[in-house]
Amino acid sequence: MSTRRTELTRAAARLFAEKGYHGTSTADLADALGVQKGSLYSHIESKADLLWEVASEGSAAFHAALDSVPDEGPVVERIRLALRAHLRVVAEQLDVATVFTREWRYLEGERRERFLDERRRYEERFRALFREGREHGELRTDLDDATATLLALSAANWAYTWLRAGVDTDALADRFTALLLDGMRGYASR
Amino acid sequence: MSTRRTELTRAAARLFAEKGYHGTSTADLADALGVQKGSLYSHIESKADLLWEVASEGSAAFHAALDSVPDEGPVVERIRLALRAHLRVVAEQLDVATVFTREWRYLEGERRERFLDERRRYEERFRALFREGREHGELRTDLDDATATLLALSAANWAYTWLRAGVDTDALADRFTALLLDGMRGYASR
DNA sequence: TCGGGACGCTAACGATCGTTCGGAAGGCGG
DNA sequence: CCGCCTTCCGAACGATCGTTAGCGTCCCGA
Repeated sequence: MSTRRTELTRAAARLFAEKGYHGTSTADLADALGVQKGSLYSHIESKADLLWEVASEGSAAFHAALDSVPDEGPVVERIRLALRAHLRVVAEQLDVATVFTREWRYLEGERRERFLDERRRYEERFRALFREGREHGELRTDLDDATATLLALSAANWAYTWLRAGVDTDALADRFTALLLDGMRGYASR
Repeated sequence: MSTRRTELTRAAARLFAEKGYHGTSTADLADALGVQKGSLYSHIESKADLLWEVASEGSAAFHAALDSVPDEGPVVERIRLALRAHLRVVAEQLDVATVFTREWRYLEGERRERFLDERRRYEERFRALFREGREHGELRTDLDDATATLLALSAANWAYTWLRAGVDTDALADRFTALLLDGMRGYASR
């Protein structure tokens, strides 16, 4: 993809994250490139293309990050790595992560469905970790893994609102993991 | 406040939650009332007024819910009640909660600042619970209460994306609390 | 040296945006 | 019955929306 086209996508990610998809006009996008708004259409067919592209980039980045987590080994460790992977993507590609998490819903038609498939698949990959942990006895056998997944994904999905570049996301993910595993009470109950 | 004016606010909450603030036109709002868009201006001075009103309603609802949590007693119990209170507001006033959590950022000027003050104060009230729990020894003394607060607030703030009316939010909040307190491993570590 | 593709310009399109205005119903208290 | 208040209408405002069109300009490979 040509340089100019890439610049446009980057500007779109930044502006969509900052002002929202509907809050960003083609004039805003053109200004970011120092160009007239009509000139954008040498590169795209519509503004919606840019949203689709950035959202897809987010899907790809999060799935790729999860791919780096091994299929084998202690589940507890893999959960830690999955959280690390997710938070790293959020911090390093904050704009893309924001569009992936918040602005995707302005996708329309078949693209919206395709995006939702990817998003559901991503959450399913998380859920599988917690289920496996319960089934293999690494996590408590009476664990409500649906709730546990929800809690972990909430932390992951909310991160774009407060995470900023430069934070040590590995340490952060490890703190989340420690809390999720052992709780705040710190000793066994019931 | 007159009936008609209240209807308008309710329609605004619903549409802003469904299509976003910038994705909702004054024509959409007028349609919801079965009226011409010019007629809206018998009730409001601008579309931004409606956003401010719904966002403020959210602030009031969440703060009021927290007010029902006692100042005394076991912190662990109060955390449970605080989560219950929050999730109840989300489920019972999903539109308002959505605007409070996602659409507020399109507020402008002094209103934006005032909203942010309320939002920060709300989070601070949560944070105080976890800090107190650590200081009083109800939670482990080496607890990272900033991270613990972040985890709890993530669960609370993300809820609007998946919670639907009719769910037993008390039971849900209790499951979250149990997980936060004792973790998924279910026995003491270190 | 020529041809073509990449890129941007100016100008304009119809549609829709949020908002304003003057006037007209209808109900209700005096 | 009068006069006010609330509510809405119909029409229009200027601004901005996303998009299209035709036409230059530049560079690069043939």
